[in-house]
Amino acid sequence: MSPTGKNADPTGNQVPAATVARLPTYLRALHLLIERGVGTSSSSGLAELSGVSSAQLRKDLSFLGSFGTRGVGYNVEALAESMNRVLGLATEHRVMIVGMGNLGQALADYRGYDSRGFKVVALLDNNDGVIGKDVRGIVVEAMADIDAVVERERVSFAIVATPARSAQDAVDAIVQAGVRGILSFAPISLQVPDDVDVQAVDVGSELQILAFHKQAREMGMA
Amino acid sequence: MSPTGKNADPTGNQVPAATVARLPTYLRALHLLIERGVGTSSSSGLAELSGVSSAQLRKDLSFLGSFGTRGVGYNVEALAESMNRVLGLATEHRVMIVGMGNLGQALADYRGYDSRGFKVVALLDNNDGVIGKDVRGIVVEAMADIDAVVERERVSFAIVATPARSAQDAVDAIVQAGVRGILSFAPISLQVPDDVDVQAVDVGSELQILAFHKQAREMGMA
DNA sequence: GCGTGTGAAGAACTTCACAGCT
DNA sequence: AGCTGTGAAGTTCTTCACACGC
Repeated sequence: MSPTGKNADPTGNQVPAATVARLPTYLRALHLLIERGVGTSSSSGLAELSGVSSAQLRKDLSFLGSFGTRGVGYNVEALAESMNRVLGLATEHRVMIVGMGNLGQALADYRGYDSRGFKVVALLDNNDGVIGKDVRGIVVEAMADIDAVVERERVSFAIVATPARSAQDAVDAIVQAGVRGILSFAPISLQVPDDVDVQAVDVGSELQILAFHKQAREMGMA
Repeated sequence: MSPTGKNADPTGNQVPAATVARLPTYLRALHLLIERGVGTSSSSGLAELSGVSSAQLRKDLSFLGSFGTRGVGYNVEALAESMNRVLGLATEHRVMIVGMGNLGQALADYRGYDSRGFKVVALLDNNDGVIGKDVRGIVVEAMADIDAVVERERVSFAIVATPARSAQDAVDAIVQAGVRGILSFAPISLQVPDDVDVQAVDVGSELQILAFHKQAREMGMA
């Protein structure tokens, strides 16, 4: 999960991968509380909003530091800010989307990047029918120019939204261009060097997991 | 992860959640091998394609039954078929997409459902500007009609692609209509009854995990 | 008194290593 | 001889339960 096998937090300690995966959820819950004007929350309140146990939440936070006040709870804003720092969101991260089909365009249109620390700075495709097109103020460029684009825009992360058959080639080019974090929506297992970090999302796989659970439910009843 | 906390396989045993999450990956690898005309594969060959260790793959398969031949390996087609059965993909599952914004339309356009056992049979939205529109041969219907749609189309699963603010309402309606498996793309934690199964995908959260790893990498080097 | 922070216990998952079948 | 299937060992993750500080 981690490229190095080590997840160092700002104090140099190790953070379990399972904990890292939950941090964004906690941050979402905190933003919700801020919106609602809640100033303080207990671990159980925050945990319920996040869908985990209060013990789990406290243990997770303990890997990052000590943020609460005994007998009181957590200062919502202060915790959100600490968590931002831990997640490395203090500075904006620059994202490139590769593959401008339906999904790529939908991802380019997504409104949620800014509020969560990301900015889409480049769009790439290898299809002449799309290259040059303007999508939400960004002109789609050619895959062939990827090295120049990554350098010019100082891209940190790439989102892969190509068809399955071209995804591995796209990833090879992305890695070659120096990007070390990839979010892939392509329904294949990608091969990357050890120092590159891949998060994969596959709609078909998620549905198949639902199908398994449904079947388990139905058999459990028989 | 599982609604009941128990994952019964066809023989009545328990399958760990972590194993269930990997089964779709194995199935993808098997389809790749079938395409390539490979008839037999060892656990290590299949594992490499799937990005896991051979011991992991053998252990995972052992929860489902005994599919290989010692000294030889696995018959690719037979294993794919067994896995289809285990995952409950023998019959086609009927899917409804709720929320026809950019993402919903991109998901409706996605070509990968059929080959993986799913069929999109209904599209819903609560915006008059979209209701009645034809998307790939399916007319978008009103959220208000959800109960009738679920019954008429015998919907098994719902994909939620609404904005965050309306996602919980959409999920409540989906559950009320009798659907027990939900794949959500909304960036919020959803509250559902215990017997409803939710798989959640959040682009922002995935990017934040990448950001954490990047930060850990950079601090680890200092 | 109250809720956090945390060692310790327990559960789940992964890896090891080899017996057993072909 | 070779590769699967699997108990056992090892690791990671979760839950428990209580000491600690407000």
